[in-house]
Amino acid sequence: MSTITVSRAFRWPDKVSEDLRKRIHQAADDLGYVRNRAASALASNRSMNIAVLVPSLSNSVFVDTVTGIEKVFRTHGYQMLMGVNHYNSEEEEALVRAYLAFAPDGMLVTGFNYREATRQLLDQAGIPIVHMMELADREGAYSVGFSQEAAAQAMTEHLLSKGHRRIAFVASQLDPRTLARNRGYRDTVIKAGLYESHREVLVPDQSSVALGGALLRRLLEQAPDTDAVFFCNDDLAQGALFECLRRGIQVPEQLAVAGFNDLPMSECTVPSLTTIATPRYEIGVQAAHMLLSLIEGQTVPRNMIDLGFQLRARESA
Amino acid sequence: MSTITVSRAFRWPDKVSEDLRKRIHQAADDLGYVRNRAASALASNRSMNIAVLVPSLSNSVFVDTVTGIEKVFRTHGYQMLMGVNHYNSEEEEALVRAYLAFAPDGMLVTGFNYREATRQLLDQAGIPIVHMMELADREGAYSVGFSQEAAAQAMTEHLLSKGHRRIAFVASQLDPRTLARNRGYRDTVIKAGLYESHREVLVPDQSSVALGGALLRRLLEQAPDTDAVFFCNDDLAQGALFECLRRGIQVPEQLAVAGFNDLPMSECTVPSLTTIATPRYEIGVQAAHMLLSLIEGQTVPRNMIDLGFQLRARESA
DNA sequence: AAATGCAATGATAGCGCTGTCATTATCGCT
DNA sequence: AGCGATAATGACAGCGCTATCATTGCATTT
Repeated sequence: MSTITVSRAFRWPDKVSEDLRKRIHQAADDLGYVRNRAASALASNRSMNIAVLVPSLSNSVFVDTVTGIEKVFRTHGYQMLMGVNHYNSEEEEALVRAYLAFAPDGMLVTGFNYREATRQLLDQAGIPIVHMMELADREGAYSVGFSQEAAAQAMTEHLLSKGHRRIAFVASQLDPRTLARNRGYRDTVIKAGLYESHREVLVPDQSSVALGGALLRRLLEQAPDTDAVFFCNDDLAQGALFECLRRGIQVPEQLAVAGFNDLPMSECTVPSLTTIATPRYEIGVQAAHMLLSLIEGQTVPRNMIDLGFQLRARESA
Repeated sequence: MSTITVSRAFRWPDKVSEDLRKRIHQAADDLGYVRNRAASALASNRSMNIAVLVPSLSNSVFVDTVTGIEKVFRTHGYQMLMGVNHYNSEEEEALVRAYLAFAPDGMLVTGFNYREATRQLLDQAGIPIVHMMELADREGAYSVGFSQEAAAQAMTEHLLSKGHRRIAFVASQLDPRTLARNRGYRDTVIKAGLYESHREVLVPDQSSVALGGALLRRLLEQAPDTDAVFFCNDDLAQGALFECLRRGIQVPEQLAVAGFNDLPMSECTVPSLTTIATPRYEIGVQAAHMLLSLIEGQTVPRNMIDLGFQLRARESA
């Protein structure tokens, strides 16, 4: 029983006779033997690692995406290495560098807004990269996501259709996806001839429920006659709902409130939150599948997959 | 310039003359060279990986813990491999097996309730293990956390001190920490001569805000005269607050509500939520430090670190 | 000038696997 | 019986690093 046979017994069980295979597994169990991935990676030139870069885990949106990714890769024997860049392109570059040392077979990154140097690192690595969340129909760029702008546009149009005319937009974090939502909002109100710059509140701070309340206060100071607010995410919107409760503002009669993402909680708030349901789990699943295909050298039917979004019209608007 | 010198230039920069070091780094940049961790791990017998096992990431408690862990290990050159076991000891064992193949230098696990077979695997691996969240003052077992029972007891006593006499306990998930909280509650109400079994609602379902509302409904059906509810976590409690809003139940006048964990949002709810603040981030940091010491072969002053908890008395109770 | 110590650099082997090619055993067919 | 095809197993080199020990160069001491 040579070492190579043991290796085969683990990697291609049906290439080894049943008798031998059993004995090998028995022995492995008795000895507590575990295959060493480092050695395996070195010899085979396939690390079976894939690196995943997300901006944050506090934001449960990315937790969902990562869950989808994990599910796919786990069943294919790949190990996911997850890095959090805190919405910071410098940290992102450090992560890419760190993960390249694992010789990943592919990489999944959030968005397209990395530095030029990061792009070069990724290029040099010569491994397939799939982008998540945003879309870009560029030659050689793979992406799975949905149009942030179209989603924001749909929500703004929904608010318009409900008769609101003084619609505000409130955002924090200001990452590229947030800014795309801002554009979707702005384009739509401009087209309707209703754009007023003092109804936009944009701050770079990290999103939180508490911040939602604070930003609503600020908005109502600078634009007290606002009749609807579109928040760039559900966390802020939920904070605003609480602030309304506190101040006795009737939602949606006095002020309509809308969010973005459809967090599980948004269905239970009082009033329930009108929002955009985003296919974040499915993005993870599809991006992982696309990456798998690329790793195996297959060509993929489309290099861009738009998974769309859904407007959830609830009580708050 | 031999290969070993290049290796040294990266690992022990001051063992190489400045001139040579600069040339090496320059060349590495030009060529896009990245050290291969697999080879490094194989040769040095130190993977610089540490495995971290948590039950869930949807629960932001563990996201905080992982953030603390990451922060420590990142600055020490270790890579964190994170696995999610979904509160399932079978999955946990699979994860341990999978991560052992990375030859981690140490492991951080949540709680003590793993299977016997898992324990054997960990033993055989011969690497230091630090347990998080719960405490156990056993020989050779390392843990960083706080007493779940004491915390639940403190909350129950708080509710008693506020004059409540018909105090209910509602929990889902039923992992060992939840059950410990249940014991803390039960012991305290028994001691006060106020235990009534129909005021306990325990379900195995995954926690969520929506479930909190549903469980409150169930509780009020089977024990309508309840005057205070202690939920095993803030998610459930928040759902209950919404349910109260919906049904016009005055909190805390008609019904006091308490949670556990002090999620960021709990400060902003209406009314704000009385809860237990848990040192989850700090648990991550301290557990990581303890593991680092053990990996470096140092002895640690205490094999159990109790980081305590804080009662946050707010409006809801 | 010789001896000593230390810093800087190099040569070599081997970590635990797997790619590749070689060998042996087994079976069905003419 | 002889042949070829296929399945099962093995030998061996080498993946990219680092542990270890050896060597060189140079400053300091006697």
